[in-house]
Amino acid sequence: MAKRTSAQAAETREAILAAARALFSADGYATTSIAAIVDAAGVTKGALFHHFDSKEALFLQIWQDLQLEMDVEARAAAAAAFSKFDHFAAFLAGSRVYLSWATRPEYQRIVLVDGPSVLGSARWHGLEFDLGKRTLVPGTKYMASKGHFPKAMAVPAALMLQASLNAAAYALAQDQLGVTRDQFLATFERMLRGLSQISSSKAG
Amino acid sequence: MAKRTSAQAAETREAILAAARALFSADGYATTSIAAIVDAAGVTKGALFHHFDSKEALFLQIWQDLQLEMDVEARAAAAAAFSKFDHFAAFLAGSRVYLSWATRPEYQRIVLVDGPSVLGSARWHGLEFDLGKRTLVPGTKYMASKGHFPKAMAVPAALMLQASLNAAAYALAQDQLGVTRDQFLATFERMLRGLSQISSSKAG
DNA sequence: AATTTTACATACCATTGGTATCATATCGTC
DNA sequence: GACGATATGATACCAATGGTATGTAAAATT
Repeated sequence: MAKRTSAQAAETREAILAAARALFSADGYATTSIAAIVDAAGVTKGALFHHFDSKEALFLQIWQDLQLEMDVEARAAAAAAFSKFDHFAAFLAGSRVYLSWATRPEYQRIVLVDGPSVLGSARWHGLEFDLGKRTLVPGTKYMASKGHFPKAMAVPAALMLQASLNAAAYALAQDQLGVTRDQFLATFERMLRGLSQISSSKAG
Repeated sequence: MAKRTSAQAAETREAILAAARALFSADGYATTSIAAIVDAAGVTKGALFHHFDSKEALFLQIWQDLQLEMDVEARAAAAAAFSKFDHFAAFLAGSRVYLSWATRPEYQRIVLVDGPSVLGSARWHGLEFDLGKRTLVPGTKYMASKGHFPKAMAVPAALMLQASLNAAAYALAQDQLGVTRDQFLATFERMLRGLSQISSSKAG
């Protein structure tokens, strides 16, 4: 039990993160106790509070990890689609990846459901919008610059589209509406194209 | 201190609801203790747990009260607008009222932020969609029946539009984006009309 | 080699939501 | 109008929780 090297400290830290991530995802933040986390990770409370200032700080770290993983994948998909110089295709490709992430129980529970209440609504929306600013807003800004809609709508449109995907993800995860993923995506695309006043071009 | 009539019991109940509502709104569910509630209400824990099964049940009651109050007002606005037999106007009028409610700190914190995490995501979205089913979905179904968009999009469209309004409300409440209410409403209307493939008619 | 810092372990604490119990006033029934 | 049942609510208590205080030994730094 004499693990004291910095490498093994990192290992401890990772064990805590993995255990907490699984428990937060399965049971939610509020009903997951510190004791349950350290038990699952095979460490003690001392170790946890050494690596993280508080339960909330631990949650925030996991939240950011998840966002980063999703962001990397969404960017890659959008970049691949943009290789054909089609901004709509890139936008939709990124959105599709985001929707698939937002449907995963882990991402949904931690990032979307518990996030706002644990981190505070203001902080959560700040972080969410920072994400949108790097992903969706460039797309809407480009469309606006091409005259598809007024520039003043670039930011609100991105925000509302992002929220639409989140809502679709909730509904899909629960599957209590009888609406399929393809139907949501079709509606989303129609909203986007309708917003842009472009009669249906060749959709991806 | 000898209040024991059923009328005064109702008074006690209302005092608890009012105190809890104010505290949940100001501090959030998690950080508001039962002790703080009963102190503010001028009653004891015995009274609170007599009238409500649990802290969560108390929260749920307040949640439903707020939804009901909002629903009444939104319906009235939509009905008034529909007197001119304009479904779009009715839809937009109801949406405007909803947006104004969703911007209030009390509604936003209790219904939108803490709701999903306290009541559980599944329950919350179930209740939210029940609301949408009585308000937004009839509107989108009507539009679909008129051929504005495929019928299969009526439900997903309503869901996504509702989520768009929620997101707009968050952003407006925080005011950290520089987007005005009118800009959000204009974008929302454009999304709705774009979805419906109707080139801008005379908007309200 | 001396000292400081890192990395944990253990014992403890105040607060929390919730329960058990008790007291008393009101209400229906006769 | 007596009386048991019930509604109302006050008090004492409990287990669990997040977090802290403190201790300790290994590693890093000087």
